[in-house]
Amino acid sequence: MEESIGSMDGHPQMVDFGRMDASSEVGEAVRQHYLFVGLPDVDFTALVTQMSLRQLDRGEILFHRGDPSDCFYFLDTGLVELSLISPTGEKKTLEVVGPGRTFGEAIAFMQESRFPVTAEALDPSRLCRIPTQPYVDLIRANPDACMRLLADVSRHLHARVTEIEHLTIQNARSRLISYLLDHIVDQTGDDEATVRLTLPRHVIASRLSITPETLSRLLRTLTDEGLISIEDRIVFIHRLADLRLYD
Amino acid sequence: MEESIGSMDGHPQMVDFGRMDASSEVGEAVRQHYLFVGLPDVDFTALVTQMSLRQLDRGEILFHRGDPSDCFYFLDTGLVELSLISPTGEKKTLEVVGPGRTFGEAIAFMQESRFPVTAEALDPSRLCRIPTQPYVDLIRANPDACMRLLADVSRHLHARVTEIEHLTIQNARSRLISYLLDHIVDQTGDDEATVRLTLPRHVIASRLSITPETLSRLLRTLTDEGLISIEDRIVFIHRLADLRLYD
DNA sequence: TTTCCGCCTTGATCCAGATCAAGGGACGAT
DNA sequence: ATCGTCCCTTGATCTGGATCAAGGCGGAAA
Repeated sequence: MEESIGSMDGHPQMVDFGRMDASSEVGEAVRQHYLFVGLPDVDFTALVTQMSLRQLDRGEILFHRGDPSDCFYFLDTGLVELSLISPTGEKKTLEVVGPGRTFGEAIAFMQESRFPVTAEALDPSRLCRIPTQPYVDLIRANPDACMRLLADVSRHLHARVTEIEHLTIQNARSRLISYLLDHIVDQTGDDEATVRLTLPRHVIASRLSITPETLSRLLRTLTDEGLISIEDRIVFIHRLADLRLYD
Repeated sequence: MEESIGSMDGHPQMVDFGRMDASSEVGEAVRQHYLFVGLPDVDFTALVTQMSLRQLDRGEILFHRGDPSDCFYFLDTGLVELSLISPTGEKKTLEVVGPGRTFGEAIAFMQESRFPVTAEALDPSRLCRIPTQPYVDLIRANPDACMRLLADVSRHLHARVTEIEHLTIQNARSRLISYLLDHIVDQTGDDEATVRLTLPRHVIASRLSITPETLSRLLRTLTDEGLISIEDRIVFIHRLADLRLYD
């Protein structure tokens, strides 16, 4: 929960590199995103003039839960954590967003909307800030884009329902197993697979709503049972079928 | 988890009263709903011909989690519970829907969509079944309606995020207090209020992700502390400010 | 009336996961 | 090298809420 040392002035360490350019590298990347891919060139070009670039250091907060939201973000490079933070400081990670994804768009369409989560950079990150209103004005005239946005928000909703299911009718062990199965990078052979733990352990723990200690113990248990083995950040699943029995 | 005795034939006890009428009582009620109020008369009238009425007995299941979803529902009278049910039979109530509300619309806009929850009638209920595709075709041509729908789904999403917050960074006592505060019907005086527990205790418990035993004990604790008193289904809050301290 | 059953309460016990406490190892700064 | 300082693991203990078990009560059926 620390602040990076240095610039503590007012609205803090965020560097705003000002206006964007549709032909810039980031502009191209945003253009590919499914929330924009359906827009006519003229509209997109006009929209880009409203966007701005932001650079975040590791540990910097982009916005807090409850802040008024008049924009959403496209993450170009880096890693951003979306979390809930209690008055007493405990944190629950809802999601970790990687490059090429947007966040904050799903709740921008309510009157008087506020961010329901806090966004913090886990790594140095480059983002593109997209003001909601101009975007809304465009999609209002673009039924296809509107439908895609609708599907996008529905997908978010569905993910949250699944999360609630995991929290209420699964236990910590099952949640970890689901997490591992969801992050398989390599299905080597019938009953084996590889998972890369790209996030720090404590972030994974928060994502699973457990403590780092419990995560550590659960991984150890699975290892002792011969279901997996671990080398640094790589998990080898040895008995995929057995593991799935608990999902 | 019982089935009502009687008609166990195929797709079960649901009675389909066939096509609807825009000038019927139910038709008028649907018309008022914010998902339809913006539609031109012609469109709505055309849409109504695609709707159908359903009657559910208490305990009947309207759809299960995982069923393909090509429609959503408007509840005219009765009470419908939306829940998650684990393989081992435990149930987590997500929401209880009352008359005048729709459900199932929020996830209908994904390709190959399935209901993420199970819907069961807690009371005898009359519903209107609205096929998704015709509705989507209409709102595609109606930006205002589309925006309202977007706001609706966003609201659902926001509610689920709040639910996750309650599950992860609040404890059972706080969740109960939040529930009570959310259901105040009468703010009598400065520091007093009344809550009507319209749902059976075990449904409230499931809504709060606790067991009925725990709910009972928590209510007793709050009573012993002089914060509330209970008469049957009415809860009198005596020290509203104190109660809020735990929210 | 009695009997039954669904719904709730209360008590006793249990357990998954949190909390508290104590290292260990990797890595960067001096 | 020698510090810190993260980040992770392991052990010991605690606890919120679940589970198991036993009534109580009110309403509907007989």
